[in-house]
Amino acid sequence: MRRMTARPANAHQARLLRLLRDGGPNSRAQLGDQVDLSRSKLAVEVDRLLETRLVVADGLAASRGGRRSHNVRLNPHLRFLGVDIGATSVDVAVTNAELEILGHINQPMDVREGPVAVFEQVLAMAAKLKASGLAEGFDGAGIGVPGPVRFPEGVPVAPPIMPGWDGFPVREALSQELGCPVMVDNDVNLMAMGEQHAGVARTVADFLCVKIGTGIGCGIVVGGEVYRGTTGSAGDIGHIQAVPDGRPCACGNRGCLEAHFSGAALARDATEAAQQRLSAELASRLEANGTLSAVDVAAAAAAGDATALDLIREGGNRTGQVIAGLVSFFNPGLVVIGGGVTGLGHTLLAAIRTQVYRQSLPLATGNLPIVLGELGPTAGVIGAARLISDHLFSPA
Amino acid sequence: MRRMTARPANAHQARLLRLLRDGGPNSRAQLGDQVDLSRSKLAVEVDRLLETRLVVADGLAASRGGRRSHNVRLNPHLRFLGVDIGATSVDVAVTNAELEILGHINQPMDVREGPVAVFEQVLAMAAKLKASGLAEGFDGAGIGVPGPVRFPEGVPVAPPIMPGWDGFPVREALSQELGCPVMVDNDVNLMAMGEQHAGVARTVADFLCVKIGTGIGCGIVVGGEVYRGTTGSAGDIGHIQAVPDGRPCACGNRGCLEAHFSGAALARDATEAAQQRLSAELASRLEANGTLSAVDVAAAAAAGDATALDLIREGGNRTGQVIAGLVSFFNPGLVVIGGGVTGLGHTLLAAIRTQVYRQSLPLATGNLPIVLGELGPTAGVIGAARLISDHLFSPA
DNA sequence: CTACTTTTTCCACTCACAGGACAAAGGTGT
DNA sequence: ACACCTTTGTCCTGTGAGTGGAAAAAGTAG
Repeated sequence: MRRMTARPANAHQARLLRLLRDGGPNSRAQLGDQVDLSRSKLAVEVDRLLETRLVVADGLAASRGGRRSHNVRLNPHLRFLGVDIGATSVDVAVTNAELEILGHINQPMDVREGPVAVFEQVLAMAAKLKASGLAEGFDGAGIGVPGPVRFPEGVPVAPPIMPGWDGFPVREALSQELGCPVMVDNDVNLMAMGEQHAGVARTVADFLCVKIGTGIGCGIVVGGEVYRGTTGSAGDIGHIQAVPDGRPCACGNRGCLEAHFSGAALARDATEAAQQRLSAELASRLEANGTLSAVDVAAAAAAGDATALDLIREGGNRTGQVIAGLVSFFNPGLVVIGGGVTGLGHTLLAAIRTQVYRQSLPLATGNLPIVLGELGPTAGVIGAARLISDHLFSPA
Repeated sequence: MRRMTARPANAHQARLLRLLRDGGPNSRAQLGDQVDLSRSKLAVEVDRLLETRLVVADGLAASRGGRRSHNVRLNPHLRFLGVDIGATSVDVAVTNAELEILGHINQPMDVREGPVAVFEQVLAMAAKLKASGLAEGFDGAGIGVPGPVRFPEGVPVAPPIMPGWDGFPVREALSQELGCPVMVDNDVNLMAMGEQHAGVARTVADFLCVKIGTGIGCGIVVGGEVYRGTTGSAGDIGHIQAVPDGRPCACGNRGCLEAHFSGAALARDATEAAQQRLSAELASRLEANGTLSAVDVAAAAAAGDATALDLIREGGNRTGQVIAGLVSFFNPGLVVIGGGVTGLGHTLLAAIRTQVYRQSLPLATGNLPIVLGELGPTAGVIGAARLISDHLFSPA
């Protein structure tokens, strides 16, 4: 099949496409209930969308008491590629136009090998998904990278953990390779968009999405839109000082949140504890694998290991302190915790909640849910698909 | 004169009114250069505005080489009332529709006397301005209060320093008394709007405005619009923990920024230092007045008093630490420092800058100006006038 | 005074859209 | 099976917003 290249011709069409994306197949009448257009106007626009083949007929709709209506839906052959590049692994997924995941691959990887090597791997993964019959090509792709991005151009800027990526034209290069439109954003922002689209944040306009993985970042959503800041580095909370004169951090300062709690810090602390024989559980795991990661700490904690639990609680407290400050400042309607360390589960969440509810003022915390992300590792790729679909489903 | 009650009939008219507000008298042709409307359409809308008397003719425009054009301007009889209620004083000002201050009164006051007493005083001040011939009535009023506000209703909610104001229908009551539309907001947000309209933030879309007065708050502007948070308490940074296990704060926690640095904290620390004879300068001032305030500390510092300078520097460091975190999180294009303690001037600013530039990442601080507000005590009332004019100059 | 600019007014034309009339297609009750 | 109601889809005309060209009006420059 030749790929779709059509785009909505006006704001009405864009609106309809998004409704079909978020609400699945719909009859013209149902669409009419949502858009405040006259029936005639609506019919014209739907017909034009059918002509472009972005939208296709989809059988009869359920009866609402009178003449039955014919459903329309987004073309089921449309395919989006969602790519979530982490520090140590990549997720690549294929979705349909309704952003349902049709196939998903995760592979270990090292961003530090540079953009060329990484994208070679990503393209191979995409090819594998194609080969398995899920897609014949892609109509758009969203890419998440673990660092700040100059959003309009789709170019990473001065990413601390990705030497070699600074200024690399990710958007242009991938658009060339894939032969489709591409949008690039920070991985944390994509996670926020994912949870907003299909996760816990569906109904909230203003929220924070804290991702604790190898590093720590925070997606900021204002009025339903991701806020990226003046230079695209908004949400970079990993280097906020959490402990005065604390641990030295790679950034040159001391006491950064990331230096005290993150996937990397947790692995280091756990290894230390194991070597000092503070925890039999961790020590035996260290011997077995040669190294420890956040997963081991989670397992040890689940087995009731006191040292592991302490590590999690301590980290949660630090994180909670920082989040408490952000809550006072930003007054969000929801805080989502996600990323690799969500495996630490309720222990972590409880520690964070305790700090936030204790330190922030009642008016800000009164009705503030603090919850774990619902989508786990798929949040990023769903967010990526959402990013490109928002772009494509907007007036040209 | 009867007050204007007309409102713009559509978005074009609203746009034109704001252009005339921000740019002063303009010819039709100049307006046409700014709005992307056909000449005919523009002429129609301007004529309708002239009919409503919101806009009036204003002589010939400067020649641009051909036929000279007739200027139009906002009706010079329009009057807005700007009220900025602080913890210990009120500012009341009258502006024209271009938000130029025509008269301004400041009086000491105590918010804790409750809304009825305070508004009695405010109305008396407004009457005084009227009596001096500056206004025959008001076409709108903006009110700033030192606490969180449920913005759509114009009602303070759970304001810590304003017992007795919780739930008081400020907007409705004043609208009744003044006989004109009223909008209510947090005083810090108004300061931000003031600096945005006529001060240092004229060209910046995303910025923070930190007000250090009796308490500490922060106005947040996102994409040119004030962000108020889910419950209207966004920017409430006074109770972010600045010092672990620090001074006890009125809010029940310890180490809040406000407990360590604010007008109140500074006065207390200065008094302590004077009593302990650490500073001759402060001691003599304490003897002379019986009490010390931020103004005394500023004067002592200006005279070279080491203790006063230390107090300022220490406070600036604490504030700078908190701001550094906010800068990492929010990635603003500008940070404005304002409020009562701006009298502390460059010593304070230097301390804040040092902390922010040291603690935040280069990408966020690279091109980040941190400056004192330009408008001083008029920022609040200008912001108040701006608030109500934004409301009135929007489609009905 | 002439040539050129700029501004303003006038007018015909396009276009988006609303909303009513009507037809089509289904349910519901007798 | 039939009449009647409801919902849905289509057609068509009216309306108001807005565009853009032509020409008049009112200047400036030489």
